[in-house]
Amino acid sequence: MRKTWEKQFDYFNKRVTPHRRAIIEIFEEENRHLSAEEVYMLLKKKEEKVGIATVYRNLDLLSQMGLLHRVNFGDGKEYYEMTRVLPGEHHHHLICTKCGKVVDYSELVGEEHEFLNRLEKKLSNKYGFLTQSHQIYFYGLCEDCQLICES
Amino acid sequence: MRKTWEKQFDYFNKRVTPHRRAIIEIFEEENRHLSAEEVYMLLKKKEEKVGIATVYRNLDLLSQMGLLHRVNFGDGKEYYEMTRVLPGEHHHHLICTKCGKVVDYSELVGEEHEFLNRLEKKLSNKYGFLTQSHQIYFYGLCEDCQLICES
DNA sequence: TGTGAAATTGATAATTATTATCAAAATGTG
DNA sequence: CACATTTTGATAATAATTATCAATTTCACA
Repeated sequence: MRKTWEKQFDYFNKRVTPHRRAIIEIFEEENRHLSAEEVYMLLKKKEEKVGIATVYRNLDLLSQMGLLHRVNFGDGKEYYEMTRVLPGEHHHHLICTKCGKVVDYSELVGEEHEFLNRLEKKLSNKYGFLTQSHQIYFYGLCEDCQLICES
Repeated sequence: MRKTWEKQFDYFNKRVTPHRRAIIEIFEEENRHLSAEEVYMLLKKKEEKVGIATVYRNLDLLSQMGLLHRVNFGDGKEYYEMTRVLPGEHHHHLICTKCGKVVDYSELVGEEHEFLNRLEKKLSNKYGFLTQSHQIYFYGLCEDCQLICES
């Protein structure tokens, strides 16, 4: 019962350790973006005795291997989330500039892909840049903060 | 000869100081994203005696006032760049995942606006989120790093 | 199935970017 | 031009992340 992601470890000449398994499991279960500290806490809750340095090291490794995406919401921490290969599961982020809340969205996926493919082709032609992934961040006001501003 | 951005200071009840003037000048002259440390160095080069804390405070203030945009390329620092009101001057970033180089681009702007306006409307309907700005980051390999990978 | 070279880990020190503190200096309104 | 308020500088404090290195674990191969 080899997991589908294990071949990535072979490819990168990395070893499959219980900690690495557990970290991937956390992301599969939580299905949301997590900071290093949050991953560390969730591992502890699972009785997985692990050092914080190992968490940082492995989040970095998993990002380099393409299993995780690193995202940043401007609050001083880095966050990580599962890379989804299915186009329907790819998502982006709405960040409230007032309260800092982050909402995931995955709307307009077909249209988005079409648009981004065209854009990527142009970027490749003009800048010789080979695109592997992209992230879109929207900044604005969430529902709650709009109400507060009006009153 | 009041600068166009000075009315923003009135609106936010903030004072126009020589340091703040100088910081805005730096961004106008350099016309690229800069870290706090870089702004600090450039001010020093201009004989503008200023403390690093003041630089951080003012970069934050100018972002809140909408004169600067805060951007993040995943290297542990925050960067800032001029907010351009003309649609033709709006740009995004290509980040090389190998060498960390960042390339600005401002392609396909008309098409992009059309696409993003539609998207923003949908996000407003579904999540009640009011969009103020957006950023698109492309991750991949720059021209140089593609050559290195092949060899 | 056991062995050993190489990779991984844990504890913690070090580093780096950013924020807080607070007295002194500067701003601009009346 | 005086004064209430804001801004600044020097530096201490904080927070996230990375480096170090000896001990432990993994896995290819015998």
